[in-house]
Amino acid sequence: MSTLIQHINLSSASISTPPPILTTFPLLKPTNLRQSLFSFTHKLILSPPNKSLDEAYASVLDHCAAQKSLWHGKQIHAHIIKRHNVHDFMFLATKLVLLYGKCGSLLDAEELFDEMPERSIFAYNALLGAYVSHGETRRAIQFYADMRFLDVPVDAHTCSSVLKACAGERDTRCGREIHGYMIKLGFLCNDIAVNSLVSVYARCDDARAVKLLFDQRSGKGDVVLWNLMISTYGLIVFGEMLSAAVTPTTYTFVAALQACKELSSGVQIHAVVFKYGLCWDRYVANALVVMYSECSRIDEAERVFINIDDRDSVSWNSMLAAYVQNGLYDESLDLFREITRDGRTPDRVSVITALSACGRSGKLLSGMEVHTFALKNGLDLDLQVGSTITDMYAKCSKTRFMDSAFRRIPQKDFISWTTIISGYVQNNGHMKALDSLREVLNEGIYIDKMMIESVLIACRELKSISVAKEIHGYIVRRELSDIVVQNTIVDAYGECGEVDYARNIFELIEMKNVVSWTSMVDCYVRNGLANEALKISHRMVRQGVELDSIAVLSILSAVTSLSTLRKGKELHGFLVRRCLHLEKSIASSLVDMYGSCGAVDNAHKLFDCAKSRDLVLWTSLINGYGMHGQGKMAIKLFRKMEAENVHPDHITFLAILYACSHSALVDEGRRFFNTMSCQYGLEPWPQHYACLVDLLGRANHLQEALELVETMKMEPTAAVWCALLGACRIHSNMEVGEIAAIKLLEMDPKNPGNYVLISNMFAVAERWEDVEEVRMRMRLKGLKKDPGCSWVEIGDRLHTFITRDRSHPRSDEIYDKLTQITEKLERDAGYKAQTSYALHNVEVVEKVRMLHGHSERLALAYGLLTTPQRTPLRITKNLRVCGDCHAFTKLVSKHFEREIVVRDANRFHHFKDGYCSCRDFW
DNA sequence: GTAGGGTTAG
Repeated sequence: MSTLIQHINLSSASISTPPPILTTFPLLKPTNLRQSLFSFTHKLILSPPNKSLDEAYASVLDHCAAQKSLWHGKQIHAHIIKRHNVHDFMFLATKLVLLYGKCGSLLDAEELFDEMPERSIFAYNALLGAYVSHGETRRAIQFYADMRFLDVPVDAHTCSSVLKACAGERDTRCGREIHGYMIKLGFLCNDIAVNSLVSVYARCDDARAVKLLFDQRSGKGDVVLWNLMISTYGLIVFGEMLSAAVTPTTYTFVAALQACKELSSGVQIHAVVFKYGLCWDRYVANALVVMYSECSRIDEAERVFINIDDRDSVSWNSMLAAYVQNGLYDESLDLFREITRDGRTPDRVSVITALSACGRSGKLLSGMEVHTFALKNGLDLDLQVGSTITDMYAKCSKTRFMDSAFRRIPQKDFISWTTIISGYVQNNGHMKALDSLREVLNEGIYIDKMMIESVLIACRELKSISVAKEIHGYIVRRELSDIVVQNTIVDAYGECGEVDYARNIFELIEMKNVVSWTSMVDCYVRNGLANEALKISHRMVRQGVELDSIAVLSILSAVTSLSTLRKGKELHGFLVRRCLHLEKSIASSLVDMYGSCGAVDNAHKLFDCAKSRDLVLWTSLINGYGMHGQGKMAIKLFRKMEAENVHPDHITFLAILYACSHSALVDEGRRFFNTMSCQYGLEPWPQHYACLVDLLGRANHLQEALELVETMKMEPTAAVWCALLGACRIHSNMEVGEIAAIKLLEMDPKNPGNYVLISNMFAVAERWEDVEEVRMRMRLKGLKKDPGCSWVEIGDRLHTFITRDRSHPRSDEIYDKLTQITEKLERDAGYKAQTSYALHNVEVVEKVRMLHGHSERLALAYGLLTTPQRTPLRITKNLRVCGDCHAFTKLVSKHFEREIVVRDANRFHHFKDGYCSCRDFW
């Protein structure tokens, strides 16, 4: 032993008390460091010094490098320096550079490299490799550039190292440059260098270049090259590889499993894994867990996971993620706790995954538990952990915790900002979301599609057309558009009332999906263009778009607002075939649709079939009966609902108050209005006041109605004054009417309907000067009266008529028919046009001509012209039906023996045998 | 005589 000590002064003490890293590597493998030092001493004793000593140094340095033992490496380094063996120094120095690189001590490696009097290409490659393996990719690329500048004879090893750096940086420019250089120097016959090149192209998604290099391969090709091909082109290549009799490795299976899209191929790959005896490989097993999880086979994923003997953090985290992806949040949290019991500490990925489970399932307490764990382990300052904590609190609606979690993130990136912005949007903080966007823009932070999406939703909710346009401009300038963003823009413009903008964007979407179509249908429905909505939904069906339940709901609301029973029934049939009609929201929408299409009996049948009746369903049916003037039935249902312990909300009370109003049930209406606050603690909204005012007013309790308005707890809205004004018009009460008119024009001066209502009030009283003044004001403001418009469904088509319409192809026949009808009614029923309803100061003949041209009459005439006798007719009008037309239709129902259902802007009128269900109260 | 390429979790 003394020889050894003399030679290298490596005290036995320093070998017997190695740094802690060695104690964790007990004498398991023959190649461990102690063993090699032991054989080193033997060599020193047995062989003569000089050359063989250098070999021994080299061997020890190899072992130090393999064990990554910087401490021992430095000891050996000190000895080499002592020996001053300049002759062999370059060779050993290269080994030392390599060792320092492996041990992560780049400074030592660089210092030694700089001290070397001469440097071989090995030395250059050693330092280059050190840069690459420590993620110093930019430095590596720069170092390579320096080498080229100094005319260092670069070899294939140099190329593969620097190409690895290029792949990390996704630097195709540099990659292509090296590619050219490799062609020039004939390195393309070196498999390893070629593979490095392929991996650059694969990382940069240049599949064509990958294919080109693969086709230029020699022989059946290197297995690594095949693996790269699998990750680029997927499973087809995997099959080809097996046919080409290339032996797969663990890398092959990981790539194949990653490329696997469906269970059947996954199972086949699993079988091949068994065949090659690689099922015990941890990498393969981990990839299997992920594959089974993605194919929703959580049982198989668990089975693979349980059989992994040497689970690493990736195994645990893959299983954790498998539970979360498959919605098994409790299981994932249990597993998170189990990690600790396994003697491990959950790492940042475990924490992120567990937090996302808590967020998705809204488990605030578990979320706080994981948050605490992150705090204790110093993980909370990690960027991604911080963002996930923020997101978890956002999803649990704890906005204050969300705010403070966000503030704690030291260096926020665009993802953390996206998280907080979408957090605000999820929790109705739309203004705060827009404020945050301003901060992002000021700080010059990168903006991605996800962030844009949240911001667009904020615009939509705030109905801020100016911000929406600004964001849209930004998206176009930055080319941030994708299908999701485009759909959201359509939605935002639709909600802001910009139908033309929405349509333009919609038409520009190249690959429209069901969401794009639904957004456009929604846009039309929201903006009162239900006809357009139906047209576009037909286009959607013709193009073979698969409808989902949300699309169906949108189309249903178009059908509902148009009252086309036929379309409604078609949709209903479609839903039954898809078993979608039982879904709660769809069931209520169907009840609503039948009610609004004049088939309240069908609505009731559906209601009876419903398995469970929630408040929305009850409200839909009550509303249906209300619209049809069956107030008593609506009240009966309301009582039944109360008896079944379903508690009404504001909307239910609106429905029941409207029902009372349409059936002139004054006492009942008053009573419901009181119960609402007294019994159910619901403060009435302005809409409830408007409803009661309408009821009282039309029943000629105008004074009571006015008092109600004056005692309202909030400022009366335009709708309230409008209801009062309508009643004043019916009862020709000019004093109250004028008060209401002034208020109404103050509050809502841009609505043409208000001017028409006021002018009609004066017309009934024949105050033509006032009529003229109101119409003049309207013209000065550039407002136009909405034209009257009615439509009737004949066969599978809607026929639309506006006032004095002549555009219908059978227009002449329609007017002839109308004249015939009128003559018959004048002759047989003594019908005489009530010219007071023609609210213009013109001659009587002209007034009769005007009444003749009302849209509902044209629709009625067309219906009688084109349908067989006794066929019921369903007509819908955008405004309220005119009084003379109402009388006319009653007579038609008797003298032409037709049931006629008219839905106007307010309610339904069922005409039969000369009577109307509204009992002339509307 | 020294070294270099391709895998897993969010």
